Amino acid sequence: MKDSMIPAVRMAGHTQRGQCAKRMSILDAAADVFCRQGFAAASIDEIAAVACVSRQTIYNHYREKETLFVAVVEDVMNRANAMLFSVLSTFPDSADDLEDGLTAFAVRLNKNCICNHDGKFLRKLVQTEGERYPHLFESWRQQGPGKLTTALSALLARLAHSQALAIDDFDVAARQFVALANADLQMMTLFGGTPSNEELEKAARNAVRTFLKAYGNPKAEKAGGEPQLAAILG
Amino acid sequence: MKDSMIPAVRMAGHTQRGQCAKRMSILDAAADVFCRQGFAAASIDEIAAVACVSRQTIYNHYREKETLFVAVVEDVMNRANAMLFSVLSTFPDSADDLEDGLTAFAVRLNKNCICNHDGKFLRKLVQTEGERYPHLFESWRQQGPGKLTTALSALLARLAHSQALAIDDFDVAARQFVALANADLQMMTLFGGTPSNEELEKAARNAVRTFLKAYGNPKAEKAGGEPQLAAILG
DNA sequence: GTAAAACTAGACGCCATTGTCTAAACCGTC
DNA sequence: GACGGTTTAGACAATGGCGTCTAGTTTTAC
Repeated sequence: MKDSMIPAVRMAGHTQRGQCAKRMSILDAAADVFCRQGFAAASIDEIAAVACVSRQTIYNHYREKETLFVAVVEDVMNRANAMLFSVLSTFPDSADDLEDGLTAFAVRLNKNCICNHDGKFLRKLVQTEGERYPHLFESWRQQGPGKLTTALSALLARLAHSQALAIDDFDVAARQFVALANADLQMMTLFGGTPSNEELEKAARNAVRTFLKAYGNPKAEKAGGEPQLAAILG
Repeated sequence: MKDSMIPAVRMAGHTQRGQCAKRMSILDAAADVFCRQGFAAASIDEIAAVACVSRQTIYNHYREKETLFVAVVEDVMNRANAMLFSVLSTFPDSADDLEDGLTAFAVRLNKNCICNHDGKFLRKLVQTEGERYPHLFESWRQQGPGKLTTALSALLARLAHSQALAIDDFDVAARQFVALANADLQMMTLFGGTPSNEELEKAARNAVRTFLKAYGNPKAEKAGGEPQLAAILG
């Protein structure tokens, strides 16, 4: 009886959300409660209430609290990694409009990967529960933050190869780009705030201006970015 | 009887550690356990065991778990703020040896304020318990991270005034300096690691090089920093 | 040395939570 | 409409932590 409840949706190892409405509802509610309360203080009853589901249903889908927690983290990690991949694919690939292209990219990076709900959730969890579940977040570190810097490093190398940038160490430049993009926002996000669109825009512009002052190829930007752009458009 | 136990050490409102060995031991143990487990999962019994103190003694000094928690946070905050003030006072005040001076400052900032135990503890707590105790961490934000950027902004302005730097927005530059100084280390500290001295040194050097490429006054560094320095010393 | 203050160990009631169990209700399909 | 699978509400024991209390011991001050 009890066993027959589980495999109705065949989840062959890999955690895929969606297939069942109840499962999705539980995952969302659990993410919400775990995020606000942390693992220890979160109660199954509250999760059930938020999910509009009985407690028994949760135990039907997830053997115990820890199983649910792991499923939630993996779900959020998958979403966050997919989003990061998507944002990385919008990195500007030409030297034209470099400042605007990088600025728009920085906005997307902050808005959809770092300052968004999933990003804050994962950073919060890795700090609070990282010691208890080292293997759980290790995969996120490799495929999230780790992949971000290596991918960004390669993308910057491409720009440098086309003479748009003058970079000696691509890994360092990649980390600095991310750090600069967050410079104006990290305190706000640390304290729970969410930046507005104007704040995102201004932070990205400040970051990219400094980044280009440090790494912009002097040969390529003799006349400055904006006049060039105006000349091309006009 | 119970009341008579408390005022043996007259603590007139302000929380000052030290005066009693037991108090100190309790505060240290509680900081350790709260830091590892978080507020909810931390148990008074474990704190008592770590402090080598009976549970009742804790309740004699601190009315309840939350009182103890607040005392711990205030204690750590005071230490961290004092350390930050001390580090800020070592900011280089002359344009000589600017790269080395800024690098050494960045090393101290990371080592003693950001990557150290208290810094990680406070960032961790503000994320996990910030929503529950908004007023508690607000004072830290103002006197810690807030003061860091405003003070750094003023210090950079002083350098700019002496023609050593060319900065348009001092606040932005201050935040960017901190962000760059952390760029190579933030992932490690997020995942619980502690950087070695070599890593601290390298991270600071990378940060300051980029910062000076962006903000170094071209007039003052025509020949580059090191040759100038060598000429002066030689 | 004595008395007050501080500390210890342990027991206790209370409460919240976890995870199980059961009987009843629901829902889609044949 | 019958039936298998799923959900629900609630009861239940077990656990563990908080905060209190008491009785006895150690430390400190005079």
